[in-house]
Amino acid sequence: MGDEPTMRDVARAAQVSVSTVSRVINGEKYVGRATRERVTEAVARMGFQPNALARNLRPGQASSTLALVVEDLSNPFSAAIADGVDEVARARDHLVLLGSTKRDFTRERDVLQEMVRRRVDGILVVPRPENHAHLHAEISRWAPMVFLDRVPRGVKADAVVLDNRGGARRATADLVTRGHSRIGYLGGASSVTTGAQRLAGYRQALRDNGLEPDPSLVRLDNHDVASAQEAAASLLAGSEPPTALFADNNRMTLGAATAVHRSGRPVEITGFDEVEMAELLSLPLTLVTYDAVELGRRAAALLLDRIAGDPAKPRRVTLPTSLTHFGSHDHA
Amino acid sequence: MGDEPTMRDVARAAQVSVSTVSRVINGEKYVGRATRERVTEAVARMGFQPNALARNLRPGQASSTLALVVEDLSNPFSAAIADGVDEVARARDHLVLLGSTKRDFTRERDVLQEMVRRRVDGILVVPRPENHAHLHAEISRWAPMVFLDRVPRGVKADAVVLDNRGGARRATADLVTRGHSRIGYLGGASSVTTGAQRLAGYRQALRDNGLEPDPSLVRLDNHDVASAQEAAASLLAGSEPPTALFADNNRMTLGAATAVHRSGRPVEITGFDEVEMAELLSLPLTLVTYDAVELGRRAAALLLDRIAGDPAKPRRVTLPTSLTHFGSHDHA
DNA sequence: CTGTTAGCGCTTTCAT
DNA sequence: ATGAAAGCGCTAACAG
Repeated sequence: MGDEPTMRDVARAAQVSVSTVSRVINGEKYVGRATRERVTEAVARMGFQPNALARNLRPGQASSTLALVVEDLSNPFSAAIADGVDEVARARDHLVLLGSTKRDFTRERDVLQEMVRRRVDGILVVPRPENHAHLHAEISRWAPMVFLDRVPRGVKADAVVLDNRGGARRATADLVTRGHSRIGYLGGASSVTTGAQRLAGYRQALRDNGLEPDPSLVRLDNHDVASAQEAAASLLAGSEPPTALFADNNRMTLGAATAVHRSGRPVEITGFDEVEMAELLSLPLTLVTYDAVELGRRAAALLLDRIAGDPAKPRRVTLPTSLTHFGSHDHA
Repeated sequence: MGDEPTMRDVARAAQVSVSTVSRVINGEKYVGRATRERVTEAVARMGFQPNALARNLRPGQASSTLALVVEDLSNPFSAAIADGVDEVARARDHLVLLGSTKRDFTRERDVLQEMVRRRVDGILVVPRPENHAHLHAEISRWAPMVFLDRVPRGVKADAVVLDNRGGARRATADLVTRGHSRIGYLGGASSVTTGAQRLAGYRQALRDNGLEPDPSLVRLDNHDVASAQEAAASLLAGSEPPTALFADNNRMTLGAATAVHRSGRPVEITGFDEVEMAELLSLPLTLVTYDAVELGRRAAALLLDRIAGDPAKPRRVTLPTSLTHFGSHDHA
């Protein structure tokens, strides 16, 4: 490194002006057959690669880059989103610049700022719950934004979210239908809107079926598998234990499964989120699943439309969930 | 969008020259207290964000961006790598530009080229097996590269890989120790070097223990779970069926588990790669695991050192694997 | 068809 | 301590 050819070098080598090289590179018409060949040859021989940064310097020029800001790639949910985003970005000739927030609001701020400085064409973000409308206004001045999975309160902007409430409602109703009337609820961070929506769906389903939600069956703010397991165990150890458990998310499901497995009791579990190899698990499980890849795809498509100039007013897309049974259930 | 302030605008507003604004932005010394304040105020008021592309135009200036080229983010292995890369990139103030090859060599070429055009500071790539040394030479002229997981044959470059051979050898030996002498082998694409190394380890372990590898027990080129399952089933249906199965990778393990489960026979399975919730599976399983996140971390660290100018000769880092037992094993 | 001429937004001497 | 001016690599009128 240190001797990379520029367009000038190519021009010199091919005995033409830089404009001509530029024309050839960009496949413009009106370039003489012979000249074009001479340039093409020089480009190939010298291994010239045009500097995209210089090109993008010109105002109005797109950088063909989308920013994707997620919590953490170690999370399968984020990874699936990234996969979907990458898929449509690639199909439309864009690359994805990744940024992770590690659940830190300050970092989200910094990452978004860094994205803007690099002049990405648009920004996809799974926002932190505590987000300020102020920040979004600042950022979206520089590039269109689309929110994924969550929408900061009070912010009107494009967003693609899941039908959390509907999914939880349907899953809970399913449990009731199968004869359960005491259904425990294991939830993650109660401050997160998605969790609140799922809890609301659970409650609604109970009421729909004439059951009064029992607060003592609800355990919130379990942040990892271990605490979820503890919470589940304590629920099962109660005097009037639940006969089924609804788990807020992936980690809650895992904790619940372990606790139920150890208890040796036939407690049914229904959980939100995908679980790998669920069909091979030793206990029956019902899952509220959704297509996280599609979440990424739709959001990216929406963003690209905005970038292309779509003037429609902020759009909110809600993706459906579906209910799947794994293992043997007693169809009483 | 359309009215973003430039440094000139800020300069005008603060009644100073652009050079002064530049100095303030970059926190240089020798700027008058009052002047600095005036500029800072203008920057904040106007919401100015410096254009990183313009800054990077100057030769020798780093873009603080690392390219990461993987097969596909839907693959947990790739996602883990990306997570590790992101972690150390962030710690050293870099962002990650993502590119996926979707197992297509042409796409890999294109993506790498696109990365170079954007003048990334360095490139991390999980190369396609059929890679040409030629391409790598071309690319690495523009930016240092580090290979992950696989090393293109005949290319001497930095790489971080797994101890595939050692891991398979140890796992197979473990099976032998537990009394198995007929061990089936389920492999993915035989053209991939990692697979070849694992197969070599399996064979070596057998020989180490005085057993002659039986070719009829080896089934290669199973590209998905379904074909792995079929292959496993056919192995189990043989006249002298194996009492244990060694699975090349994640998908092979899954296929093997399903086949064994259905056969109802007590065939032990040992597989390469992580499997989520393995501890909850209904059958015993032994896994050769490794830290894919660490793979990403190490590779990124190595690359950043190169970028910083580390002149050492190409380095090859091999990460260890470990053997873990899940479920109940008969410790005969 | 092809070359000349201005910049794009910012950094960096070089003066003052 | 601050400004003027040149230039990074490329594109885009505008001439010929």
